[in-house]
Amino acid sequence: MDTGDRLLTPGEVAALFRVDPKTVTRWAAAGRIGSIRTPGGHRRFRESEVRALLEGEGMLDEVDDGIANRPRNAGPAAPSGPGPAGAGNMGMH
Amino acid sequence: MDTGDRLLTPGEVAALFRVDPKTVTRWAAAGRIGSIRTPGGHRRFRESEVRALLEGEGMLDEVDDGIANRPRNAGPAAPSGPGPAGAGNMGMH
DNA sequence: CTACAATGGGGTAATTAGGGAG
DNA sequence: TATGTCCTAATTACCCCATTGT
Repeated sequence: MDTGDRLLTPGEVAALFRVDPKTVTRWAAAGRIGSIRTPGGHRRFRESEVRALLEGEGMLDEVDDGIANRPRNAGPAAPSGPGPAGAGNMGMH
Repeated sequence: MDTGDRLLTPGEVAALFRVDPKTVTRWAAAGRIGSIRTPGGHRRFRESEVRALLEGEGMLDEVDDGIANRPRNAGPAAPSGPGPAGAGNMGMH
């Protein structure tokens, strides 16, 4: 089966997710989605990958008794440790 | 077959139902409404599904006359079997 | 080469997610 | 039980303009 040779533009992906084209660019910059760059620097995305993301079928680890890890942070770099971010915060109002 | 690919943001759905966006998030967390997550973690809802819920086509057994003799339990009390899940989705976490 | 739409990059507001308490 | 509100962090949306693509 085709691996999805069809490439989509940021605007197409943005329309599929109902987000801004800039947001799609951020996903690529964060490594959350594969991106192919044109000689000019613009990005192209694989239709198959986008579709998998849309349905969340990227990883089927749905088990009631098993704790599936959150689809958070799929790249090599951790955005920011949710741990010591705000030591002793939380709704203390 | 266009199932209404248009996706709505939590704020839009909340405005349609006249509730807080937080409430819509709870519905999605409870699996009462299908939700698509963006790579960033935000949720998007299908316009068609929201419309069906607004019409009350999700569950039609409210035409009962005995409201007084009906306990506060409507439908399958067991959260394990949401039968009429039209645009079936998967409850993630 | 010029014209127009879209994209990329940076920066700042608005929205959203998640938890806790009423 | 279900819904609305408060707080913090993360994500997203809209502003600018230079460059790319057709």
